[in-house]
Amino acid sequence: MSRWEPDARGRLEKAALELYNHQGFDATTVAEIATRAGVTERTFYRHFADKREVLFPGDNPLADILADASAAAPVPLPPLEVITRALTEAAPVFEERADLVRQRQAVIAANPELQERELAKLAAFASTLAHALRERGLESITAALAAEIGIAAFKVAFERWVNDPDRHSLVQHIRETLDTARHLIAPAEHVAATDGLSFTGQEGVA
Amino acid sequence: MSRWEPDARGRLEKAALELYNHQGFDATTVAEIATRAGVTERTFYRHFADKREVLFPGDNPLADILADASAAAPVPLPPLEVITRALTEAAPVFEERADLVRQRQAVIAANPELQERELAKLAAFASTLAHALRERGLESITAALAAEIGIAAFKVAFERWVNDPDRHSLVQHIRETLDTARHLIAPAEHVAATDGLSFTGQEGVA
DNA sequence: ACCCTGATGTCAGTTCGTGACATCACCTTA
DNA sequence: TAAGGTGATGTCACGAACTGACATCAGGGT
Repeated sequence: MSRWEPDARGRLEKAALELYNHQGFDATTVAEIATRAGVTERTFYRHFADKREVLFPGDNPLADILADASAAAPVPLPPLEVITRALTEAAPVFEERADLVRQRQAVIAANPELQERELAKLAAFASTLAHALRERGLESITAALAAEIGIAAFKVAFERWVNDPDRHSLVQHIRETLDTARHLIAPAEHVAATDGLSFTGQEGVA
Repeated sequence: MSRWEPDARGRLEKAALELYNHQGFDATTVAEIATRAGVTERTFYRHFADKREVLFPGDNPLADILADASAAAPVPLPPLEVITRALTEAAPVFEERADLVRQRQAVIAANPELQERELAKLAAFASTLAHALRERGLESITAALAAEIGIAAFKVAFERWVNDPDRHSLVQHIRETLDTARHLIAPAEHVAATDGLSFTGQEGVA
């Protein structure tokens, strides 16, 4: 027989989510979480770097999925299409655990510190994407920009999906959001050219 | 005669930047900062919410500039052009204090906690921009997306500017980055349509 | 002269997060 | 099967981040 119950990490994640949900992130101490999970506070910190990290699973395969999908996309595909595919392949990770994800988002939405951490995670994904695009031969700055724009679109799509009363799929929201992005940028050339208040002299496309 | 030296806040900002720079953010305690500024630790917390916030000035006029510029832009201008103008008007805030800004970026670059906080500030700007675009009558999701893309572009442009050995202007970097963004997104329609590995059946524009 | 206000100081306390060392079921290996 | 190594956990001590409550006192108004 084991000296301890197995899966301390899983128990900690569950306990934390429950407590954060029930009494709020601030009002929950790490000691409480640990006790509820049947371990000591010190053990919590052996599994998670800090009180926030417990909401952001470490076994998250997202980065790998994004990187692999980007690497696997056909060569002639333009950057934004590569990203579209990467995000589309990553979407199931969320859709398969929709309930859990929405519960977690509710906690995050209620706390600025957690929102900060989430932004950091998204920035890390952008970094991963940028790296993958560079591997495809894309120039460094173009890669970084494409990745940032892709993640920006994902943020909007994800937020729509989480709060969508009609429960449309995340993939659909991603597709629609990226289409919106295309419409946003496309008309810029000729409209800018007719702008009488030009102040840089170069609003048009180079 | 005053009971205390004036501008405790300014002294705290200066002391913090110097110490963070010299010995690192982690190795600096709030007590040290306070002592160097000639006040007590408690006073530090009366001026700044936490140890990180001291690097992100509260009198930052950026949000107002972005909002005002967005509101003032001519009505027929498409969203991304509005954002281009807003960012262009905000640029001098950085350019006028280039040395200070670069010094602060060096500190931030060396510490993940500070990077998190910076991302949060940028997200707040995106929020401000989105609100301003909605005020212009833009549909909510389009506004949010345009704002996120604008801030994404700003992030890339700002990073280029901070590290630019040629010291080109931030405005120029912003313009170039947004042009890159246009090229990135524009060609998507017809290329996607020729993609033989279509897997959603809807990669083209709706 | 009196009182009010606002910025600061003082102090006690909670919680976060970390280093150092102890324990002990389980596994390996001879 | 006995010896020893390993890894996950517990125990303890502590510094540093924040917070609430109350005290102080120059300056400004009445």
